[in-house]
Amino acid sequence: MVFVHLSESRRMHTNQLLNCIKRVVFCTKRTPHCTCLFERYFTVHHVLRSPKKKTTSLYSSVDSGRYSSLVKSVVSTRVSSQTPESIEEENSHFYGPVVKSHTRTSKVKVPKHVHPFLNCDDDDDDDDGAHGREFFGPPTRISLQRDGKASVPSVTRVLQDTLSPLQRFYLERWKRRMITELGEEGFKEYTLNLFRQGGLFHNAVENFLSQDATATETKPADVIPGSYPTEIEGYMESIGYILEDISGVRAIESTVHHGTLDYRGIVDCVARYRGVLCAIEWKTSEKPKPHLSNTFDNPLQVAAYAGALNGDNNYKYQVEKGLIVVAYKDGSPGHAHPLNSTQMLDYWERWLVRLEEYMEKNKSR
DNA sequence: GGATCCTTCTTCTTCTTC
Repeated sequence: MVFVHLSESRRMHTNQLLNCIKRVVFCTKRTPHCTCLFERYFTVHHVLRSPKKKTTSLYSSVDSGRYSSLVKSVVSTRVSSQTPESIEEENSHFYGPVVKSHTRTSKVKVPKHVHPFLNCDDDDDDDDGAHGREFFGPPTRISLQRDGKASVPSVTRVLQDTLSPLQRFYLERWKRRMITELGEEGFKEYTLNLFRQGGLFHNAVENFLSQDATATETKPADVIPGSYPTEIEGYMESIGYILEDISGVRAIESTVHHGTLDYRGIVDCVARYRGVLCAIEWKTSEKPKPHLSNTFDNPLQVAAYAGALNGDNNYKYQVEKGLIVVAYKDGSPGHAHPLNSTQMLDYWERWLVRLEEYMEKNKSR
């Protein structure tokens, strides 16, 4: 909750005051600091904006040089100031490094010694991750065993069930807006259509890579216009230039199961991207996703699959890197987001937190 | 035959004026 002293706030423009409040609300986890931060913003604003003060201001002792960057960001309406990064930066200016909240850390302990990526050296690009073993033969395709082991959590279920409250909020808001626009039935149809297109796209990529894998290891085939269902032609065109960099396909739509952590999933693809062995996820998207940060939990998904594959006896090689490929329906160039070993480890750790959280929530079931 | 499994997607601050 934010309290604003109205007699003081009257001199502020409404939108600037709101800006300050929004910044404070954004940092919900550090209430005392935020309150203090708000006071600082408030103070700084007054130092700057007090109209030709003739009287001694209560704030005259403020070191305005020290707060100049804050002043700029608060007063300027052109600065995109309300990003988590800028807030972090400004906070650390005042308070030093932020001690991260541990609220998402569950009490159920996943063994931390389980290290999924053995070679975390980024200079090993000449090694394909298979530790010297070259790969021959058709790609692995282990279909999901419907063995009735419903208790084994899947990657998507874990990620879905452990979305943060903020993620849930935005998703719910988006859903409400879509239903308002399309109606309940329209929204259902829209969602089904998205899933159908995603499924068709995956099948098309799968077929493409299967042919490619049997054809040659080194020379990729071309995406041939007109050879796919109309509704996914654009998606295929979109990733055509990325597929040219894919070679040495080792697994396609194959089930992975982590023997120790006991979770499973289906990895889209394991192949070399520009010579580096990666766990690959193909994604369709309506919105452009030019940055890795636009892909939400996709990197966790990739790290979870790679970690599972490395902990699965059915696969005799290790995967230490990842790739997320985003395709667009209008055929505009897709985006390839490679994940190096360091990023993979980082996302693996985040995945473990989510897995722990899931196990904690479901341990009584 | 029916039910279930794993996926397929969806979010990212948000306003007004030039």
